[in-house]
Amino acid sequence: MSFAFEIEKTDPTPARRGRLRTPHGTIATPVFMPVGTAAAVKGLTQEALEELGASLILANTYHLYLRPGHELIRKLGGLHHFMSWRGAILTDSGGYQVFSLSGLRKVTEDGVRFRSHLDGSEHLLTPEKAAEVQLALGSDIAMVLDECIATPAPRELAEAAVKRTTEWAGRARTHFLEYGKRNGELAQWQFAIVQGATFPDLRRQSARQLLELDFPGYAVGGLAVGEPHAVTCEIAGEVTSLLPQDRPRYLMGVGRPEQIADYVALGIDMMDCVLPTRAARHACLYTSEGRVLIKNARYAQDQRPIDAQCACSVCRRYSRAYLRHLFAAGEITAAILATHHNVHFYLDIMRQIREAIGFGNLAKFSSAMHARYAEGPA
RNA sequence: GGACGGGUGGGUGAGUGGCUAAAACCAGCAGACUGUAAAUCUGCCGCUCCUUGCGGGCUACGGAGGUUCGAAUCCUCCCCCGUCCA
Repeated sequence: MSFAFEIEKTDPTPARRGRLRTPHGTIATPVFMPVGTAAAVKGLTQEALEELGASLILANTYHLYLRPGHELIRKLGGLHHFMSWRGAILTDSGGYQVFSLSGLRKVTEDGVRFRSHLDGSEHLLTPEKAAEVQLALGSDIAMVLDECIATPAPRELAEAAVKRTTEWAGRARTHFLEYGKRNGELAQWQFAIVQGATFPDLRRQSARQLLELDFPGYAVGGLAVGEPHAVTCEIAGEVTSLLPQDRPRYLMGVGRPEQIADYVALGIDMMDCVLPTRAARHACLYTSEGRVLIKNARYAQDQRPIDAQCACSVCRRYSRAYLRHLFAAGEITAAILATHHNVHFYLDIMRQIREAIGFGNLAKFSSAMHARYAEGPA
């Protein structure tokens, strides 16, 4: 078995430090996954990701199915080979696009009918299809197709999304296992996704139903989509308390730098978020002192590095003044350097969190981050 | 010397009698961004006053006069700039 999840150390909080073994390397958890939707982490080459120490990245079923097409990627040796990424890959199912492309899709019992955001063509993404696409891509971890809804949501809508997500998870699980076994040993893991909006009882119901299907890992979806951070924590904690200790838990799509330790303290092992990469492209840099909006005039003559505490190659070499200039000039290098720094910052937060687990320092780390980010930039 | 064309807010540049403090874009200033339709989007961008309101006052479309209830827009003269002819 090339997959395994082992817990190395626990904490006074529900936090755990562990290892996730995959055919593409062993991942130290808790782990942050940079988002590379279309088989590219915007602004970073695979060499840069290696330098940064990324062990697991996220790619997207919906986007790669539309372009360049999963069959093409299969033909070219799978996603790892196609994009020349030696580390592990988790593929999202397209469930988030049910939410983000709400104007371009229709959810039915069968699946989701999308109108392509690229050319307007129509596509039906079913739980089975999403599983097949991910098997073709050959990611290490595949996600089931789920129905992600915006919060706050009316209860009836949340109930329907839970029901649908459970049904789809069952279909996806069966199809994934049968389809996978046909090609010899299954070289991928598949995770289920708990839904239920901000209703604790629906979340519990969703978790229980999915646990019966016996997935190797479980995700908490549909959070950080509009509700306050305290609610996100409350719901995520509610769900993790029901999940098996020995399986990885993945909180999807989070979070801000100062929130990450909070999620870890709830027992979360995996997270992904576009924030470090997107904010970087938009000139928002994360530092140990808080956010730096590098386009601000105040940095025009600032010769200091982005973050004096940061060991990344950008902070060792370039000044705030130069970064600001690159953004003002619209140079593509601005996005590249900023992304490099932000991703380093996120991965470094996770390194510090892994260190803190077991020493009882997690809460201290978390409150320090909240304090710095409340105060604003240096 | 002559003939045309043109001078608009930091820039480019719409506007050819009232709905114009004056389009749009750029620059500038500030903000947002959480399983990426995002190198995107939003707000402000003449000065000033206050009871901050789809509020008041002032200044403004090269300059000076004029026509008109009303002018960036029409008329006269002047000053600049461009092209062409001598």
